[in-house]
Amino acid sequence: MRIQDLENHLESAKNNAIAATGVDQSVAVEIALAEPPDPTMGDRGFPCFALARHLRKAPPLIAEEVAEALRDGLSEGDIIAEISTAGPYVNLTLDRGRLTELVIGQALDEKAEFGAANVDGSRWMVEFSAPNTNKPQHLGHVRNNLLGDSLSRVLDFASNDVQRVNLINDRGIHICKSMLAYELFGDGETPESTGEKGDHFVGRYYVLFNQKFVAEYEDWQKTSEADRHFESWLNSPEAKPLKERHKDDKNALRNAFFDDYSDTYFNENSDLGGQAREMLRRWEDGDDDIVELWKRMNRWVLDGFDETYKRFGIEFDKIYLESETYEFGKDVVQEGLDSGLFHLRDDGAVVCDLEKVGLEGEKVLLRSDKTSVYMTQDLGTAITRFDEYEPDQMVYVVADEQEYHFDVLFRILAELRPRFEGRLHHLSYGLVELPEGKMKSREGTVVDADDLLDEMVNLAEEAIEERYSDLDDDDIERRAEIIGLAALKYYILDFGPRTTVQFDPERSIDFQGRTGPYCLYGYARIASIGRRFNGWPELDSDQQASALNALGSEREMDVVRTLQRWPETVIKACDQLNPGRITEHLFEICSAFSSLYNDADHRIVELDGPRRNGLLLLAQATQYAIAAGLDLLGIPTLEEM
RNA sequence: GCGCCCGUAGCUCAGCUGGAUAGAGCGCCGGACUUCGAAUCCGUAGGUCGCAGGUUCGAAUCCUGCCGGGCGCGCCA
Repeated sequence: MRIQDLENHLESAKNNAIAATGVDQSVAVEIALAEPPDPTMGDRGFPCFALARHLRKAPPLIAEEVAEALRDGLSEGDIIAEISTAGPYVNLTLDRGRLTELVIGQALDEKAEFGAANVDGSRWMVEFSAPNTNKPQHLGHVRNNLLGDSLSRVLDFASNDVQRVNLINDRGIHICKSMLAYELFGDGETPESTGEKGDHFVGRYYVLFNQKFVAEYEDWQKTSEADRHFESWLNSPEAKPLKERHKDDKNALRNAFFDDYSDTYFNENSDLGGQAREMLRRWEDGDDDIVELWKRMNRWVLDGFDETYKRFGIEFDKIYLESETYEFGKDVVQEGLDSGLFHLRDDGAVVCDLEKVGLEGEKVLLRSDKTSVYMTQDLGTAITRFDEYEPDQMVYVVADEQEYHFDVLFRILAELRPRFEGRLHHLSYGLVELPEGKMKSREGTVVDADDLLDEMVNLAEEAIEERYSDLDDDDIERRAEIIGLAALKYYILDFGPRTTVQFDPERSIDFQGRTGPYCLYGYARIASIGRRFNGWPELDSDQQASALNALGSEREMDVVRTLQRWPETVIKACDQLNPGRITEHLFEICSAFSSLYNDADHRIVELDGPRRNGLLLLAQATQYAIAAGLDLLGIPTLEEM
């Protein structure tokens, strides 16, 4: 019997007992078996309120009746040892020895695979990360990367076939900005010559472009040409709302106008903007020099990304480059045009009337000059991916500001390819904010991914040196890297995806309490127990049974029950696409064992015989579960902290 | 204006297919290291679950309205 079989057994025992009172099975299955508030009340329980309507009796009376039917249904030696009622609730208590044998036996059997589902899985594709190649990755990407990576691990653990894909945005006007700045001001320097990491090197030029552009824009605002634009806007109806708000304060209006006009200036008046757009045109025409420069700079960035991904322990099965996929969608748009789902607008743009997909308004799918937009590309890549891989489920890990985009995308895809319906998911997550508010590149408050990890590792290093003074530098460095990474990953993943993360580097990142290092510590301390007793006991099945049957204290059962729930948690994390379920349960496992470990009555050194062996096996099983949980978060284990 | 999300302890967050006394970490206060690793453990205090209605035997959870915050509604991505 496995844990899942036990849960099924309890479920059908409940359903049969309820059915025995004459109520329909469909009512019975609606009543969930939950855990009573206090474990002394039982292992599982359920309320009988819902039966009152059918039986026209008071719930406590029904509970008695159901409990009786439950008792009658038990076979000789059933793992359900006791059935009790508490008012309208029926509670089941399991035989401690048999439960322990079952749960711990399974953990020892499955080792670091403990909790993995072994059903025939489906095919999943998870797209995450999706960085631009004009600047290094920041805290926002970190959350995306960690969510995508952990989710992929969880899905894989639940025996699905998972393809992790990245879609790198390596083309477009923003890429040309850093290219142009490099061409104008780079003076031939390279990441090698300056000793910078490639993505940071290129990012510096992206920032430089924006600085130069802002300076140019500010100069231009002083010209008479700018005045003319401002005056003509001021006299247009568009200015009316702002005029009212600013009470005709001309300075305020001027600032408001030029704040808003920035994009138009870039496209219509700016010298730098013109050069960047010219560069994009030449890139699209395949101009040798531009393509060469683009390749060089992209290589620098991608090499930098590789380093970052590697340090974070993140890998992809397939990397799509937008430069190769951005025109994919054009045929799809033509197909939709032919089928009448889309239509040609007067100005030459191809649009989809969103009322056809249950929304309002319309969406441009191909510009009037027949170039593609974001939506065009996403239509194309989605269909390409299904044709190539035919995933049963496709998840896009993308920030919540794009919810509408994906809503539209999925609806259009469902029209174009009805078989996709219900298979597309947007794992939408909230932004990461600093205590002082949003990260703003203009104000230099963007938290860089590499810097952040460095900082975490440094803090870990200090913590290690404080505690273990006689370690050599290599050891400190090795441990600090893992501990720092664990702190960061656990911290970020412990938020539910939709929550806006408050990231306080000063206070929030802690190595104590519910944290990655706490879980690592739990693992390492068990490893230490293993060393103390020269390895885990090697017992035949009779000896193992008697060792496990020697357990049964409340503290021991706390650990057993926490492990019992672990496989279900994995399924839940899967269903909800939420690694936070894993961080939560992992902490519960570590915490339950830590309590036992610190308890005077559970000191293994002071015990002997089957009870000592039982505790050692419990420790060993717990260690497997912790290892499994940490791995699902992408955190490697340490035998010593 | 319309749409989506959020509002739970001093702080940061879980819980939201309705079910038993609303949880955790941090912080506060008080305890436990000659004894398996104290990055640990034990205990105390701390909540009108934004507000007001409604549905229900039962609401933090579902519905409606309001208040407060975030995001979206581009031939940007």
